[in-house]
Amino acid sequence: MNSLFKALNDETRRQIVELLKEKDMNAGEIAERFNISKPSISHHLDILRQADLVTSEKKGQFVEYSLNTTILEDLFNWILTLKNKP
Amino acid sequence: MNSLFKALNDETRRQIVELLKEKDMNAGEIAERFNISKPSISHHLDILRQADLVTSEKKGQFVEYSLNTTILEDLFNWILTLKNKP
DNA sequence: TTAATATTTAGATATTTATCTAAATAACTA
DNA sequence: TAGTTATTTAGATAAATATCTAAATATTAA
Repeated sequence: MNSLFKALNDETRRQIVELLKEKDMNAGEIAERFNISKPSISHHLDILRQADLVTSEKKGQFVEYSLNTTILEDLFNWILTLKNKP
Repeated sequence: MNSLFKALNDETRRQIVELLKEKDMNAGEIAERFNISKPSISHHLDILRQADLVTSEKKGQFVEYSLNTTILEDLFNWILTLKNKP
């Protein structure tokens, strides 16, 4: 959960997640959407990958990123248990 | 959402939230549960309060903290929309 | 009023993090 | 093969953060 919360604790990364919700994108396409250098975006993608929130696949010259929503199940349940106060 | 993610991006604060899920506690009682100084716990409580995840009420000499789960609704819905990939 | 207890505020410090530029790696194209 | 494009890695830096001790504030009790 630590890496998941860490990944989500950044506005840029949350926006990347929302972009990837719409469709898979390669690193360059993602970087275009932000006023941040490509290396910085690459770093953000790495943190999202560490949290397993995104997966990446090399496609020729490009690296395509996809959202992995299954990992959100844990977070979802964590919140649910909190909402069920005893 | 920023302050909420920030608040949850710390193991100690998440543990405080889980403690308060069980019952309301004052600052001293909360601090007892951790090997961290009282001022540090006070600081964590402040961050949780800024995120509106907890509320505090002075009761005589003590300050009682309660979990506010309504604020989790936003987070809950954010996750839901992500899980509904188009 | 004085002493004790509970909590927060102030100020300092070490660590983490977001960002940058420059360089390295990998893959395509002429 | 040489040049171009896509992406990541390395290294540096400024800002944010978690923690501490010491001091301030507020409340209760003797």
